Amino acid sequence: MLFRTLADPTRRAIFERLCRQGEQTVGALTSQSGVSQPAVSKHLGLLKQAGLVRDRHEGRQTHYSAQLNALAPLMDWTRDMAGFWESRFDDLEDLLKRMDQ
Amino acid sequence: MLFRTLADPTRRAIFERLCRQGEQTVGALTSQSGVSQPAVSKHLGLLKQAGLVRDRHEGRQTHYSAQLNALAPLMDWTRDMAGFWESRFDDLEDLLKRMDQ
DNA sequence: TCAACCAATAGCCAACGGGTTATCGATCAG
DNA sequence: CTGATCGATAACCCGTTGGCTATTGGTTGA
Repeated sequence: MLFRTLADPTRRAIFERLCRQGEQTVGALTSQSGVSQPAVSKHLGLLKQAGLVRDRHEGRQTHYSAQLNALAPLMDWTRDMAGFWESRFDDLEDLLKRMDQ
Repeated sequence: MLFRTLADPTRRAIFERLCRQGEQTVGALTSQSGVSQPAVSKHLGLLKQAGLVRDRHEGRQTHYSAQLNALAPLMDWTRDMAGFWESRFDDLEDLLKRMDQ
């Protein structure tokens, strides 16, 4: 879900903006996104569904903010992949050691 | 590019398999992918284009292996996002300190 | 109360992406 | 040399997706 959600450039830009500049209204995000307000709302909906953002209603405007801990699975996955790679390297070392005997 | 490339489940599974089990031929990858060989070849092409895999030709078969350092930008991006978040937190702390005086 | 405003939803469309089958080029075995 | 095998490419199909405009539901201010 995370990869898919972050794959779209427009949507990722919105998320990055929320990370860099904190809580923003839909209007503020729209004004710098280059796409229409409904498009932004749709992106925010997907980001929310992925747990990447949180929304807070205040009167007639909605404030969105990045939910950083949602990135944890991403870090875990990357670390896992690196880990697999290294353990395979260890296997190779073991193999070479055994061959050396 | 990385997010987009890793967004598709089939393609990501192929990459994960290469990370876990090291170098594999197209045939071996195909047999466990659930899709046709041309589909696998297409995925491998995209993974290669993203720098995530390397190919090595040996006779009539092609061996693919994960190119782990290609994940660095991903880790960087994640770290950056977390960093922005923390520095905003620092800003808030500064603000509170200044307000406290 | 009513007009204006903000954000979400509905409905539509064009483009893209991932899948397939068919085929081709190259390599190996007999 | 010839037939079989491996993987890449071509051509096509269809579902998904990201964009738009129009509209609706709430909320505010006059």
